[in-house]
Amino acid sequence: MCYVLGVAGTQGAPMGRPREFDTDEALDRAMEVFWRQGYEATTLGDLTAAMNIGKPSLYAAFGNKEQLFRLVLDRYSEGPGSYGVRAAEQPTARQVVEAFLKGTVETTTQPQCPQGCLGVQGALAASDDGVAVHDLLAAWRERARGELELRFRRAVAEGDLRSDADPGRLARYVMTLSFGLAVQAAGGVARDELFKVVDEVMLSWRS
Amino acid sequence: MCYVLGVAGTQGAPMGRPREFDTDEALDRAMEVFWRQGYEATTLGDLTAAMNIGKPSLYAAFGNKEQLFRLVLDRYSEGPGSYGVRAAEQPTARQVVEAFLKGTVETTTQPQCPQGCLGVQGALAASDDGVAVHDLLAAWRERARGELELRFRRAVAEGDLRSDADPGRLARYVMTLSFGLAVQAAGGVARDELFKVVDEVMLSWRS
DNA sequence: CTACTTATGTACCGATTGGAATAAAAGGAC
DNA sequence: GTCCTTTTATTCCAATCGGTACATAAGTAG
Repeated sequence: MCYVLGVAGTQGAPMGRPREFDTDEALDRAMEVFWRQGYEATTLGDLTAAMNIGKPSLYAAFGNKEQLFRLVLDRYSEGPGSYGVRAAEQPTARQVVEAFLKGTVETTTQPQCPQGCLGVQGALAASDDGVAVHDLLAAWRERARGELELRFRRAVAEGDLRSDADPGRLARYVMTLSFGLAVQAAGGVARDELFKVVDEVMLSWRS
Repeated sequence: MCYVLGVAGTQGAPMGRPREFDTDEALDRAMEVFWRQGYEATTLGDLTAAMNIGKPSLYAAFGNKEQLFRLVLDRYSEGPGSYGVRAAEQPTARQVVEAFLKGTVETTTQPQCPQGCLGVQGALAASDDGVAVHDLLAAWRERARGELELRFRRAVAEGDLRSDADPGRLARYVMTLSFGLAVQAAGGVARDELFKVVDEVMLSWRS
């Protein structure tokens, strides 16, 4: 129905003039800008300059600024933000937590990417123009917490988390740490400083 | 030297036409807007409308948008953000941590104020226009961490924190939690959910 | 070839941006 | 009363905002 990513027709090349840029690469460029500047502080000029396309091409391929951000967020989830699902694959709750927090530090302090987390700093505060994206990111963060809670429920069932543990509360505790690490990374705190926080957490982890 | 807040002259009323608005009240109005929308997403029109003054009055009294933000941040530190120094007055490190985190939750979920923390969401991401404020807030956050570290050093000296504890690392751990709580508050997470996180922290606190 | 479809660059839209110029207004000093 | 200082509201500024109209270019379908 909606070939927003330039999917070809039923056979061979699509009709009309072919797109002169790669949509995925353009999304990566847009991601870098939104990630570094946030949604509202990013202008269409910033985007078209980074993506190296004109405004009509941007609107034809991605809709508008807000829809572009949604596509960027999806791509972020499957790219830089994918450490969460990988961490959940660890065998025990303790290993999940350590992998998740270390993944947070690594991703939010990657030298070749903006510091911090797109899902946190993309629109933490917003005017009326940005409230839709603000709410989108709040839901994105809560979704991550929910999946971590599910993983902790499994850990209780599997016995590597005490039966009196509260998976929901533990998940919120770990997400609190992850968001806090992202805030400090956005402020330029060094990677090894943040890894020390993870060490402290694991020392006090009661499992 | 700089009577930015309308301080009177050496005796009696200052010369010239008297200011028709209260600067502190105007700063409170500006604080609410910056707090809710962030620095870059806030326009001069938003500010003058909330402060109920004209643009020339704003510039005459506060300089420009960035200087106004600096004054607002100072006022925030002495107002809503003052729970930090109060928490540091608690007798033991454990009580300091609990008071600090509970103060964070209370302040960032105050119903009559914007949700979250001005020092976190004021400019977590920024374009070139906002990088000065971004750096200002990063320094503001690091300063808070430094003061918490000092308090933990005192706790080690006083014996209510183990002598092998790392005050710097502990301070960063607690600040990580505070920032993470602020992020979730900004996203609309309910106050009691965040208090549960504080409970979890205090259960695992090793002192 | 012609017809059709899609993407592109240029130019443009009204609205808004942060900020300044200007003159009138409101007070004290004398 | 006349000066002088400061604040005020109105007006204006060039630049930029997100978004669009339009003509042209580049491809497929027949």
